[in-house]
Amino acid sequence: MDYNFNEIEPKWQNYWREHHTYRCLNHSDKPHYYVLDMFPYPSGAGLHVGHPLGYIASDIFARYKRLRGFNVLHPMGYDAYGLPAEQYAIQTGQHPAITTERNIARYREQLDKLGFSFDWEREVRTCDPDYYKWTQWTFIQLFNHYYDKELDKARPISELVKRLESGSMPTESEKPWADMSEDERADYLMNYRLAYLADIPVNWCPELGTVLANDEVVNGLSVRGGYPVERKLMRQWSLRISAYAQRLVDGLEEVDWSDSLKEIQRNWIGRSEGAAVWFPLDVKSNANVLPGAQAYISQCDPQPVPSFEIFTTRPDTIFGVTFMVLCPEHELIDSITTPEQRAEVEAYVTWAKNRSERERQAEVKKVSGVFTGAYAINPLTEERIPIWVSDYVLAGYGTGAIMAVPAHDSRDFAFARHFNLPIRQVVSTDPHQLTDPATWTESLDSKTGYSVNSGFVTGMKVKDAMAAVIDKIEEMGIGHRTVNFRLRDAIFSRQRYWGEPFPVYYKNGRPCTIPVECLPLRLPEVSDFKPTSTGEPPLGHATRWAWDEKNRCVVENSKIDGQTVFPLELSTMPGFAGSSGYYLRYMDPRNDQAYFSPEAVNYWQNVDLYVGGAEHGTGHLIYARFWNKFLFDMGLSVKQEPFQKLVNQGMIQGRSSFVYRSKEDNNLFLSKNIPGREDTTVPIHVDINIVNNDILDIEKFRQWRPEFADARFELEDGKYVCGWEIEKMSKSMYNVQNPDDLVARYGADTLRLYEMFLGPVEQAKPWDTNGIEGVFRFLKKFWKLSESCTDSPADKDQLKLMHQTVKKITDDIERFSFNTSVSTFMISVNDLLAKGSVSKEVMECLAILIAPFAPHIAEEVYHHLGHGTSVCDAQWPAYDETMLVQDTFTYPVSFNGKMRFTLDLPNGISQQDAIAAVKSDGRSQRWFDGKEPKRIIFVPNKIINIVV
RNA sequence: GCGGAUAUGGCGUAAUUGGUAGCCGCGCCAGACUUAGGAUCUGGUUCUUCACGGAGUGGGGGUUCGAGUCCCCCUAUCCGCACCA
Repeated sequence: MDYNFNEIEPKWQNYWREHHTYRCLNHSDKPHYYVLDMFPYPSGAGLHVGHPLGYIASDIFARYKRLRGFNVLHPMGYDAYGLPAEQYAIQTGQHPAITTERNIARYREQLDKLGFSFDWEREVRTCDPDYYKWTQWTFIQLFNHYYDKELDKARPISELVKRLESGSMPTESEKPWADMSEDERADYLMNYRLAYLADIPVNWCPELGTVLANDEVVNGLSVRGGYPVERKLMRQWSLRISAYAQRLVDGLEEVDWSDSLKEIQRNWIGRSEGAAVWFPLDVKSNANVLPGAQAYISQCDPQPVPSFEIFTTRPDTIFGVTFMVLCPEHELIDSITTPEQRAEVEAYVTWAKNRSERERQAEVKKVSGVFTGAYAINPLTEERIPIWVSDYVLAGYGTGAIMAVPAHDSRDFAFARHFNLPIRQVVSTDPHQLTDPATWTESLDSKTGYSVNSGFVTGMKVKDAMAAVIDKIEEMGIGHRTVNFRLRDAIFSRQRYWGEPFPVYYKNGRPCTIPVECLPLRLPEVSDFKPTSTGEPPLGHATRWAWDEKNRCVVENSKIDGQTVFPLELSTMPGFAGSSGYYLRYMDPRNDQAYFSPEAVNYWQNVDLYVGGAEHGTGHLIYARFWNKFLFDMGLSVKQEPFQKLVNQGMIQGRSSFVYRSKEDNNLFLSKNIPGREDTTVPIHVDINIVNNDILDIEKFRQWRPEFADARFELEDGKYVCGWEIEKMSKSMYNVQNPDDLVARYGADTLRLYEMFLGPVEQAKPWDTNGIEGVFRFLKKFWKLSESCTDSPADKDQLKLMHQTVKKITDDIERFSFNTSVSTFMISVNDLLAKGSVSKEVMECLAILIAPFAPHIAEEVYHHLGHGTSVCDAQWPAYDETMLVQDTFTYPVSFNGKMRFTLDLPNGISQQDAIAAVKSDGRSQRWFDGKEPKRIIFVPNKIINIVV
């Protein structure tokens, strides 16, 4: 009988469904293992071959772990909130819930065809009220907690209030807690809450009508849609993720992730050590502006002399400071600018503030700035230093003010050159050979070398000078060691419809959270998905969108009276809200009393293996780690890190095919290798589905589009050969490979094996179906082998091969090297086929080994061997080490490192015997020539080398 | 600019981690069986050479009896960050 995958695959998929084969329980005597895929956003385009790559890899591992006797949690769900469904709704009026539902159904159908071992009873959807109830719940917890820096963990905000009330903790502002009004206290606490409302500069995207997080903006354009993004001051919800910056860096030490991804996260968090230093203003020249400056200074640090704070990672270069720079947003500018400079400064500040993010980033190389007319004093040299304003200093980092050392910082160098400011060298790799900085073409930024012209640190190594300067400024009381992070708080509001509503209402303008017992706060129906005419987010269209505090329910917003009925928040949460804790919800997805039960989380702990794309390195993977750490602080999650091991599957690129149309004759197409083709034709993208092994199906091409109906061809060897190129997978290039077509043609098992055979899972690679036939052929051979099964016991050769295969496959899976596993299967099956027949016991072993990779055929073969149960319940075969040992080993024998001949020697032979055997071999005489060898190297089971 | 990764036949890749480079598959060549083949099977296939032989893992140097693998310097490609002081 032929290998009929069309019959086998649906049959076993039904079997699994009916028998709940993949149902997973939260209790078992077996050890537990949690394998997770990054859940997909169900887009309208359906799955392409890139999606399943990671799913297949994780499915192989999940199935393998199960066969190894683990209780495996392997769930799947949908990240169902998001912009595309909403954009589609705006264009068509179709409710996002309907399109999302439809897309999910399509995804599910496609996923089912691939034979995954997901426990669908645990499915979650972020847009499901039973799910987003807990997203909202977590938000309320974030709102009600602050970060205690001493204990280094989140604590209830009520604890903070208690400490403030008792006076055991003074407020950080000049006003004591007791003297504050209720509003002042609320504002004060808002500075501590982990979810807080603040006026912050945000990435505003007019086209999408929403703000975006930093990781959702690339080069000043939105990731979704590529629309321009502006900088704008808005009142927004944010998550105080920066409070966790240090722990997010430290946690990377504990996890088993690729070095490159860890590095991406470290760069994004951007920890840098340095010093905060207060530079006093030059009181004499600034006498007229002192009152304003004084007010600013009192906020920073009470200093006897008016001064302002800067941050530097190079305190050792403080002797080389020749000017200071403030960012255009700096609060001090207004009060220190001299009357002569005021007009110029104000013009510059206005210009800088109105510049779009895109312009600013595009013109990074252009130097701009303006002198304030004010001076600061270098606290170590007591020199008078001019204070400038420039947009190369960023408001969001450090204190928005820097000490400029043009000799040793390339940006300061460019600024100094542009405005003709002095440059003073204070670091040199060779202190005895100083050159005039005026002749330099670039600054010396390197941290290797010695301090020069630097007072008491002159002659020290840079590293020592850094420490010495910090010690000095700490001693003088004008600064201290400090750490700065690049990581900003995450903006959590989106002015969109299709997202989780905030469980927040506004009482006299002050935000209050709705009681947790009233969750979920359901997303209301709206008449229009666009912003309102007054510029409110789409929720402004909802008629039923006000909170009745007394009756604890949502009511018509016409009833807002400011007494018991209050307006609800109109923004919704961003995409990463729902995806930040879904892995925990899978542990206990139907629990309506809690996010997840303590029993469930204590059993599963955290995700053992997480598979997904590296593009989430600075988004989801940071937010989820933050979310988990917060829940850890609350005593809910039990591990600091959510994802123990992480594998990033490589991107699958498209492989576009081309036909070559003659420039003269629009109906004439030349095959790729026809001489002169390059100059006389233009390449045209052609649908990859009508090309096989780069050979064009001419008939299908003529039918493909009306304009090609009369196409004529110039062939080579009777075939039309297409050209190809690696491009992004995209509809417009006709290179999107849809897995359903391949499943229909070759079956899911072939597709699964082939996607793995393509190369290492982690590696990016072009999709190319040219080799799929080979894998299909292999499965047909595997099928044929199973039919040649006999009852006679396996001979020694077969047993040896079996044990070798078990060992190799086991090792390959453990190292996540699935491409080599497929090769191993091919070799074993070829060997066994060559022997003519195979014993039942060996065949059964092979069926179990291949079950993670090709589950359908494995089930069928296992069933044919007389088993009444699923191969999923089988036991992974063990291998016998003694069976792997060969009787003899073929040693390469080399003389002076040059391979000369091979010698079969018994295994476990001693060094003396081996050498004696080599010496007595006739071929050795040629090199020994009667002499004693200088040195003999014998490595058991490896090599014999003789130096003569 | 900073950080990370990668580089092996015509192509995708492999190499027990320092031990005969090129496993497995695609493609190609030859043959068998076929009315036929985009089916199946067998053999061959790094380059060069009629052959003996020689060369060979992006380039150059080094360590070693021995290097695709370790070290140093280049080059190219990909990815991440990018005025982060």
